[in-house]
Amino acid sequence: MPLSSSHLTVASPKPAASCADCAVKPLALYGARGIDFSAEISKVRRECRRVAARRMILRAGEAPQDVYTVLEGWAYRFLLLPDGRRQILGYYLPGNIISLEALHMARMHMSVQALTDMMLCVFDAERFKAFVKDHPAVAAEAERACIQRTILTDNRLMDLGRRTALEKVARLVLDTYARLAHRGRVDGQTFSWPLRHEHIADTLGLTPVHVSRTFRALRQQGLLEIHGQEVTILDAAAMLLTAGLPDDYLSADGRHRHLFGKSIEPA
Amino acid sequence: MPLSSSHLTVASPKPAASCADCAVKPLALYGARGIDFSAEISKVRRECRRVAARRMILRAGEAPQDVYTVLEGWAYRFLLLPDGRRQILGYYLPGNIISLEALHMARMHMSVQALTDMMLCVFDAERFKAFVKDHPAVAAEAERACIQRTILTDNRLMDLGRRTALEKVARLVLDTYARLAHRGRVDGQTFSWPLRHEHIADTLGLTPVHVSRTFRALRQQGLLEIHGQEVTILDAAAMLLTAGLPDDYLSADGRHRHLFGKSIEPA
DNA sequence: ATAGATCGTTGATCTGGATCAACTCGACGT
DNA sequence: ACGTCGAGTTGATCCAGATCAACGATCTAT
Repeated sequence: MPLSSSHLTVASPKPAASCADCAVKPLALYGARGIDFSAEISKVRRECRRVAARRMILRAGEAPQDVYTVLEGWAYRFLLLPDGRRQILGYYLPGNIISLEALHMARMHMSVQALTDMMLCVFDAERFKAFVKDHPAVAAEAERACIQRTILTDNRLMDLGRRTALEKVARLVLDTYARLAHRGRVDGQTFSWPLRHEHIADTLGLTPVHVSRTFRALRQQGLLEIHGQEVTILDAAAMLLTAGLPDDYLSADGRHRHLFGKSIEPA
Repeated sequence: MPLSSSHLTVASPKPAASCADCAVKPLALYGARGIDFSAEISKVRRECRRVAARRMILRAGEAPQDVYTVLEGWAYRFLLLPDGRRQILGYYLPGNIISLEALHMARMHMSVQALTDMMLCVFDAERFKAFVKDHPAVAAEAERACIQRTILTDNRLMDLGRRTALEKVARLVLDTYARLAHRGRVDGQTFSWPLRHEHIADTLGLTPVHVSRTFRALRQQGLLEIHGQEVTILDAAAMLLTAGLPDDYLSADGRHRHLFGKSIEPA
């Protein structure tokens, strides 16, 4: 079976006719947690844009013109040093908002690039800002999204500063699994994995060579399996142990409960 | 001269009678960027609390009861692993707000500890949340604060993932200098430095031993000088070069311009 | 003053992960 | 069918920073 026909990989989604039917609405700022401003946001929406893998979406230093919601595909945000060193800061999955910082910052401090082919819902930054300003519930969701991202980044700091290569890689795999599972995008223990070793290395402060060796260790111990662009977790318990994560991390809301607190309701 | 009498170290500030006279008001959420809700926030304020160095201010997993504004002294936020590994995520200086996440999260994902003796302005978390909810301009400031912290954390990720020990230490010194200078708390090139090597190590993913060696290198090359709890930058140009920072980083708003974009006005 | 603690320093040695280099395997285009 | 190019793998070697250990300096408590 060719990879492109797998339901785990990026297909060619038909954009919803209106935001009310949007597949990622429950994950977005304007449709999460019981609120629903899909009618209003429909008017702010500019277009539905297809972006090819490897295309730059935002460049550090530029003033962002647009705000995006990811409908399909993966992107990543990163910083670059003059000598070419790169640090990947995080990944955007369907439902995530790109360029939240446009709400307050005149210029981007980081760059964003498409990892896979993507489908983006595009909003005009100015009109999106006005929309958020007029809807305090949405503004609150934006701040919540910012704080949640902070929590993810704080955990990544712990990864980079104080964890071994094996722990880091195991955590990245499990964290990705949990994020995809939350979106209904895993098939049993198997899920899409479009990251090349270079991305993983630049995310975790390693080299591609060492990422290769680390995956070999996980494979040889029977913890996981990689075929093409898909990963299968063979021994979840051992993976969790290796990653130093709690037993319930992969359960329905285990990751959310673990990272963001016991309650997923507003504090 | 005993250290405790230096104007760079923590003295015994007299709390302002009202928030309108508060020394850090221009840095706080309710008094920044032209807005001034000092009259309203006065009613939310609970007390002015003295906290001794090393005291825990917030513990990971707990539900925060208070929100704080730092009036005086340093604190730091960190994550702990069961085996004792620690990652310091960042530092709070006068004017910074502690426990922003209380606005949206039921429980803290990190711990906060006083580094020096401190003076904190204490607000009841519930009443502070209500205050923010009633004042959209303050809510916008809160989100701005969250995004700015994200930018700092993103840069720290680059430090941990892709920079050498020498670069990391030089950057931490210069960044601290710039933050203190912004608060008028530097004396020429000299400023207060209450961090022990263990803190620096846990911030930058190093060991105390290697921090010691790295400072020796900076000292031997004549870039800086350390006496007791104070650091003096002797060769700012060489420090900036070592840190890979732009020439204007230490000028009035250079750091702010560099990190947060060309304009410090709302985007 | 004295005895512990706590921290920083320095040297010796070790190691996790980097670097360098060769090779394999597909995917693609022609 | 064939060459090419990008990506992963593997082995050999190297090195930045960790670890281990000894020693001093400062501070505190008694």
